[in-house]
Amino acid sequence: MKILIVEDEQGLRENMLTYLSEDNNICESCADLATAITKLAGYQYDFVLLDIGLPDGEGFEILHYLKKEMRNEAVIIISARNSLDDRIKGLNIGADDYLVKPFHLAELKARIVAVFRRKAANSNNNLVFNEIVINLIGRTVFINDVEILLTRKEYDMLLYFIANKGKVIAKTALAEHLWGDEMDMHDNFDFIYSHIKNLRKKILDVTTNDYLKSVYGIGYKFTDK
Amino acid sequence: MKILIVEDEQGLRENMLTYLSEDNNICESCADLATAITKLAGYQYDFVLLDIGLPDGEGFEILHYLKKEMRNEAVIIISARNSLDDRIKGLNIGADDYLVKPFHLAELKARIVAVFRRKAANSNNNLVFNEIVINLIGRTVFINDVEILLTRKEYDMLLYFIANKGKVIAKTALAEHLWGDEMDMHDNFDFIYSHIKNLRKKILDVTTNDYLKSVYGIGYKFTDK
DNA sequence: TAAAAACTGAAGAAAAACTGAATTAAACTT
DNA sequence: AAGTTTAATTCAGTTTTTCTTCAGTTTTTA
Repeated sequence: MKILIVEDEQGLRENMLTYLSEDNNICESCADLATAITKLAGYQYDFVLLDIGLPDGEGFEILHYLKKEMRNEAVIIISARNSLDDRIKGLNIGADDYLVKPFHLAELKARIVAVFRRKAANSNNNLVFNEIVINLIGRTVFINDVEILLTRKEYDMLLYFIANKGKVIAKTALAEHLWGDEMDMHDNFDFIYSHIKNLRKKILDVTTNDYLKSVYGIGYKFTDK
Repeated sequence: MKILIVEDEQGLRENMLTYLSEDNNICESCADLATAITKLAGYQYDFVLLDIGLPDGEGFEILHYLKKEMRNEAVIIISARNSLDDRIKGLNIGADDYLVKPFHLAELKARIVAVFRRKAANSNNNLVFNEIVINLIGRTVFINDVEILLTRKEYDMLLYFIANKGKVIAKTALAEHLWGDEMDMHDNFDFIYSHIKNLRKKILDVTTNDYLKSVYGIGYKFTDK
């Protein structure tokens, strides 16, 4: 995991860095708000360990920043203050846990694991439609418990269809989704036809359900009705 | 710490006892299986240093005993150089590390500290995936009871794959994990290909299982399916 | 039933992945 | 510190996989 440690006490900071790095985490650290924001702006971390009392401001600002940017780093607040107010404030702004100094590094580690588990458990990794199960993490597709192997375009297509199940998807919209808007295809949908054909074949190899319907003149509709 | 030394070579046993006692450890020692079991039944230790070849049986029996009783003593196996199988077997049964004779007492001490740290952090010292056993402290990898020697990058890669088994790992993510974010590789994945090739070869030299799958256009997936 | 749209299989083009060997860099030795 | 060994990276050529194009066919609808 990629962890950012924001802590101004040098000794503690270095201890955390060393200790967590031993666990195959990639750790970075800094001692103030400004550097932390710079680092966060430049990179996506998994975890932020955040001291509240920093030389150039309160760690809460980082929580606000992360919230505003809709980032999903997990945050554990580390604070010398055990005041209930701080705790509530931090958790309200979006921290995942709160640790009061002094603490054992082993406990920090345990908290990190716990928070990470919780995060992972709460995010739904499967997209299900009838007998079709798409595992987003494994990037696998199972139909009737049989895995079907899809190319990138086919996979993206299926995902898009299932995310919009029951809706009519215009070929232009599909093209835009798969290739971005830089693709000019003036009247030529041959490549869509081609990928649709291949996707259909792979689906029909393992089910009799004809999910992928054509809508003449417009596009496609993914439905079981 | 309370340490039990199980070793039948008198000289080595006494050396360990003396050396480790200097560090404020409370040490006891014995030379055979039966005495060891008696001692363990009567007292809770922190550490067991375990020779495998004992006059009245194999040290493995102690590992089984500890496992059955759900004890949580940390165990470091001390084995003779030629018994490679013993080492792997030990790690599988639940030893936390192993040490090959002859060794420096300083190294033994270092291993004890390392094992203890990780135990305190409530983490397992071995990562096991099917016939693959990784000992995180010794940084060693065994597949089908054969040790495979990996370079740093290969080891880090394998660890990352196994920690994320079943998930698709994007090449970009892999690069970030191995080199941090300071690495800019705009379109050039040559070094990844290179390391992947070498890692694959080493794995396939000792197993027929093709664990490391390519996911065209994205990256890799480590899986046994 | 004619025109437009959609489909198909196959082939060519392009992209991505792989490989062995050469080069460069890093890590040990003495 | 120089030399040796080992590992990491780069490179150029090859193979594999996917994407796109094309020409001919079928389906749809007006």
